[in-house]
Amino acid sequence: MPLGPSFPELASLDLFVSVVELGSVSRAAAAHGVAQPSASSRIRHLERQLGMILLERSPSGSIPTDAGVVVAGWAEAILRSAHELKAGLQAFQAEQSGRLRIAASFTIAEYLLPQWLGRFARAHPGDSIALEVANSTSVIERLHDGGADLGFIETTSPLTDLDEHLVGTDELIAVVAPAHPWANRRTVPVETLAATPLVTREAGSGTREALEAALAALDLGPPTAILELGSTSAVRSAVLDGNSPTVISRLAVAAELDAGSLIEIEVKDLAISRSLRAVWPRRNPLPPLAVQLLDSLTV
Amino acid sequence: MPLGPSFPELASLDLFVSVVELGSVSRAAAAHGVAQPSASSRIRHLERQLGMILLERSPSGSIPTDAGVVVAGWAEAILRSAHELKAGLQAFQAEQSGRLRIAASFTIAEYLLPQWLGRFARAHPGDSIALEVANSTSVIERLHDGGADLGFIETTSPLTDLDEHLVGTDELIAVVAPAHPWANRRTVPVETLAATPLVTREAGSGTREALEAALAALDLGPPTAILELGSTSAVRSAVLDGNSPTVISRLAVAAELDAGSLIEIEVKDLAISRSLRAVWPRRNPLPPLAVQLLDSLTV
DNA sequence: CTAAGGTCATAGCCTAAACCTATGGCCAAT
DNA sequence: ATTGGCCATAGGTTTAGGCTATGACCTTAG
Repeated sequence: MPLGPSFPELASLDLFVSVVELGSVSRAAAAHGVAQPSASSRIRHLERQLGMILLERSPSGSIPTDAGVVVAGWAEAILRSAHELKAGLQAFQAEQSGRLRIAASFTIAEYLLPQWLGRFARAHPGDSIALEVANSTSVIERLHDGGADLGFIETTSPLTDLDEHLVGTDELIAVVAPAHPWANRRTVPVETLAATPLVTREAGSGTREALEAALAALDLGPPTAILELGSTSAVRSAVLDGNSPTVISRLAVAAELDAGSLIEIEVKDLAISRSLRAVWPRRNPLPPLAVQLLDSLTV
Repeated sequence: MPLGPSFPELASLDLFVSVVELGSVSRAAAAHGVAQPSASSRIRHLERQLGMILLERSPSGSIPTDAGVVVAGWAEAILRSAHELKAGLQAFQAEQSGRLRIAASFTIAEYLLPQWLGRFARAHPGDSIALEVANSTSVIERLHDGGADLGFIETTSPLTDLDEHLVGTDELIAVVAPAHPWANRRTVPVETLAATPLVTREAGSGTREALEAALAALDLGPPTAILELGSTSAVRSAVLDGNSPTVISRLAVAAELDAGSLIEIEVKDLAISRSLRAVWPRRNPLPPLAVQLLDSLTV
């Protein structure tokens, strides 16, 4: 769902939070590299947009009103995520030059790494990290050919020549929209799932292959696809307002399950789970930065 | 720290995520109420800004590239927070007309309610919630005079005529920047804290009074203030790059503690903790929406 | 008691970015 | 082969935001 036309811009919220932190519009303007009247006008515009006074201005500076305190707190949550995206982008673009080169699989890069990188960027402002996203086998390749110092993969197969460290788990689960008939039952037999048309990723994708393999192990054929979509997001939103179930990574729908906009359906006898591991070459010494990153993940 | 001049706009990220979810630029443009060429140009601009191709365009639609999948995942985290802010704002502006009227104290409204409201807004798209922010005694007043259905307060005193439900805890803790001498010790005697100049809120604020009361109970005088600031955010950022400790709500610095940009200092014999409670009038029946909200908090 | 230095607001100008409509090229499905 | 979806380009208009210069105000220092 779109955010709406008159939602404040990120830059305005950022500026406002700076005003609250620094105690004056002028200082915030300087910190953002704009002239004071521009900052003043932006804040005014923000106040009109929200329909509330955010600052109490005085000749000795500006402090937030009650509403301003609350809004600033809410805005900080957005900015935190934005800084995580920024850290992720910088790592993504740095490709080569970083002091710590990470290779990660899709799921981990998409749903877990931003927080880790965001934390890390704050704790180590000087050090740059390079991130490469690939599938699990490519990640292992990059470790062996020296193209990466540290890898993150989801896999069930044993690893040779690599040290590893468990950093989380993921599993494929069945989900439906709250309006779907299954939402009340909360559980279905695996035969029912296999016989029901599903929203799926395109043939050949990792999650679809994992599902088909798990069904084949139970002597069941592959599910029929009522809708075949090219990205996990597309699948998720099709299920959100559609009337078909899907089988999808729990990490990809964690927020929706939490919000109640998707319902998890337990499928009897079907459990597809994967460990998320940090891996690195056993021979090479782990760079100090990598050690610190791993330490911060175990807490 | 400012986000930087060339950070993508929220609207662009929102649009891009919609493209990924809907599978085509045209549909996303329609969903956002703009013309297709505008959307196309916005996406292009976003790609140039990030220096990477996000979409694979085809005459049958657009699907994200590998980089696009990852960036979309990161952007969704920002949008989630943005929707929380939006839900909070709407509740804040609705003042009167809501079907569920909540009165909450500052700390809870600032750090906990946005997530609750965000969840709730998705699960109950039709129902509007009104939020009022005030101190604990005013919240109780609002419940008694019928101006609010449900209250959230932090308090240690027993409550008469109110039913209650524990929803969390908060405590005042001492924190310093990582460069501060205390950061290595991790613990100081309470006498040392009382004798050290602190960054504090202005006299009369809740957290400062709580600290002074706790010190007085140990026969210690009030701490001297090296810097007196008008908002929790200002205190936090002063401590972040300053060299003085402060005593502050744990909720207000949870993110910084997690990121390692602030260090918690254990103060011997000093424990100032408060329960966060949902409260409502015992006589009046709790509105159904309030029951559902409380249910979602206990999970 | 006055002068200096900080605060924020206003005015006027200017540039740059974003929007829209109209059009064209492309591919798939009918 | 035609239709109807997709996306890209072109050109013109508007709006929003920026800057400099200035003024009004209060606090603090001398």
